[in-house]
Amino acid sequence: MAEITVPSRVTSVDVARRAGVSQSTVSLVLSGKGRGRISARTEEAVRAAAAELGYRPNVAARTLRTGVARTVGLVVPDITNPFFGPMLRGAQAEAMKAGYTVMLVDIGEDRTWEARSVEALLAGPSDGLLLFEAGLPPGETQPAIAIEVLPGDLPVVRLDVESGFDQAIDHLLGLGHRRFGHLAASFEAQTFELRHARLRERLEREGLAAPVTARTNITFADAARAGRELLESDATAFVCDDDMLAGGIYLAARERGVRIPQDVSVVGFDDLAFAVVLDPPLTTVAADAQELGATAFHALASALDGVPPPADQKLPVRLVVRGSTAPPRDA
Amino acid sequence: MAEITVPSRVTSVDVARRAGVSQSTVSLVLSGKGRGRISARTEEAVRAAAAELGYRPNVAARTLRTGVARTVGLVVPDITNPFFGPMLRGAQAEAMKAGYTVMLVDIGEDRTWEARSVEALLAGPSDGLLLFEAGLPPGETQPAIAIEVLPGDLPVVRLDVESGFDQAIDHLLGLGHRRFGHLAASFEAQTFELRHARLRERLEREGLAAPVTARTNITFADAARAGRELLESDATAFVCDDDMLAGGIYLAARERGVRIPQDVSVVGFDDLAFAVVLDPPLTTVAADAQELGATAFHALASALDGVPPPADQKLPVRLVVRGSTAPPRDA
DNA sequence: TTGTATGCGTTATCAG
DNA sequence: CTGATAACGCATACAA
Repeated sequence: MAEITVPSRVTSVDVARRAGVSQSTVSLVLSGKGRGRISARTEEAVRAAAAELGYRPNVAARTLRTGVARTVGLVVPDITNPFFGPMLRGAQAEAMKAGYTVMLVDIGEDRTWEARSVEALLAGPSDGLLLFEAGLPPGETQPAIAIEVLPGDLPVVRLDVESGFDQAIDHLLGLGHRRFGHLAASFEAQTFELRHARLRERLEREGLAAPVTARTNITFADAARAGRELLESDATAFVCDDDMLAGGIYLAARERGVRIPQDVSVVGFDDLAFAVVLDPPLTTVAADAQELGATAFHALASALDGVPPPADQKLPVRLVVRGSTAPPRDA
Repeated sequence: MAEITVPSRVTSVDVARRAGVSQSTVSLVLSGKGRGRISARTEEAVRAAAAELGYRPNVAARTLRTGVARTVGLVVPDITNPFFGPMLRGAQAEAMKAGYTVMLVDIGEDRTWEARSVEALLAGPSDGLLLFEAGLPPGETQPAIAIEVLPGDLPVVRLDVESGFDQAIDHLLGLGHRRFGHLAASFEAQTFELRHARLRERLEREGLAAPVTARTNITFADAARAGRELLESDATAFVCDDDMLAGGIYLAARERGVRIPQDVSVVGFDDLAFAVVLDPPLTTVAADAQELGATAFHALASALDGVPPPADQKLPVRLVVRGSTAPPRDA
């Protein structure tokens, strides 16, 4: 068994010794709870000693003692999707301000709660969870916020996808499109079901045919495959659950010589960074991932403080019209 | 002070009571260290009790006791860059196999953050650090692996950017290009300096003019600005430090009616997912981010086990020729 | 104003 | 084969 040389850490006892006070005094001073109880001289001595020794409190000990880790877990289905980078940043920025640390867990394609990574989180390093497109495993009782799911047991923070889809459909309808396609995520998630339902209903209300639909994983290659299918239909307008899916249509269209937006229009969702560099630039429903992360963190922090967060927070979303939409050829 | 209802956790004492054994026996069984010392009957009873109670060891207590957190920190400069998603996944996947958890910290643009978030990590929740394009703060003595930097104090894992640039330059030279441009990252990092040096030297050796160079942040908008500059030169071949920068050239080229690859050729770096959906698809130096993350984790794990990892690991990289490169017009 | 004592849940050493 | 028991480093009730 190899012996690791652990950088022998400085403890509060060392600081106490150095400052010539007791360990509890050190704790009092450094936690700020000595306000007015500790003499200025002592306080000064303690701080000096701590600084000289390079003291840093042991998180494990503090957590054990207080039962609070000041860490929240952020669970995402696929960190590979560029949506999550900004989302993490939003959550992390707010968390840091509040003295929290965010632990990102990517459960990958493997959506089962058995995923060991989540087990690890549940084991206790985190005070609460931010769950993207997921709920808490049955029986779990941790404070948690669900992101991008329909209201349920947990407080929810989500994008106003209904409005987003409405805006997209209105735009396309306004342009004169009558035959729609939906490039949907095959991923089982409420937000995607919601989007599909919204589109169907809306089309029905307009007296139009149901959308041709293809489902696919959220990767360019798979989306291109699905896009080829869709392009065989006579639909002229395609709504996509995600910008990456829209990218798939671009790929399929290029292959088949179908021109965007002259021959078909396409609308994405999320406004991922690469949307602008597509040719033509993608018309898409812009979602503020950073804001989503920040809001979710705040909800959790609030719950952790004993203040019940709003049960259902909807973040606005807005259609950004760029170059991938135009009137249909036959209009 | 709001009182939080902590989901009263099941401890090993509860399990012991339930199984009718002592707490230490529970620990022995569950840690697997009772191999052959604990009777099968007792072991069974303990496991049953633990399962029924839904026992999960308290990580803070274990960490405090053992001094080992089984967590490593991964520090990246900008999680918003799609390179890091796969890298995190690679590190996390390997970490999980080894019973570790990865804590991702995005230091973002903000320099002051660097101190703060890294502080949080240094405070102890992690056993070691994976540092992308960064070194350890002076005076720090944690086990750490540096990623994408030149060999120095820390063990290093990096992409073979020299070879990558060579491949790109060879390809362009072979196509007949003689006037080069370099769209470089303004971010101060050794890997970027190395790339620039490599290009200069190589061009010099070929008796060609030094590359026109523009430096920019790694965002499409900024890169487009820099791209406009570059397109005013008479260079016909552009090498970029990152695919996102290449995207900036696409944007600038589209604006000015410059055609890729007929008028100018461009080569990216990384092979980010969106490279294939660009029009034309981007010729780029493919780096395996996932592998990079995995390798870095292994190096750290090795260090943590007391066996010194290789001082300098270079991961191969290979040029993927797609549609953005062609002979120059004047060839 | 400061010090003493205690316990958080584990692991690990040692007796029995 | 199993059970006491002692830390790990910190925060805090209480004593001085």
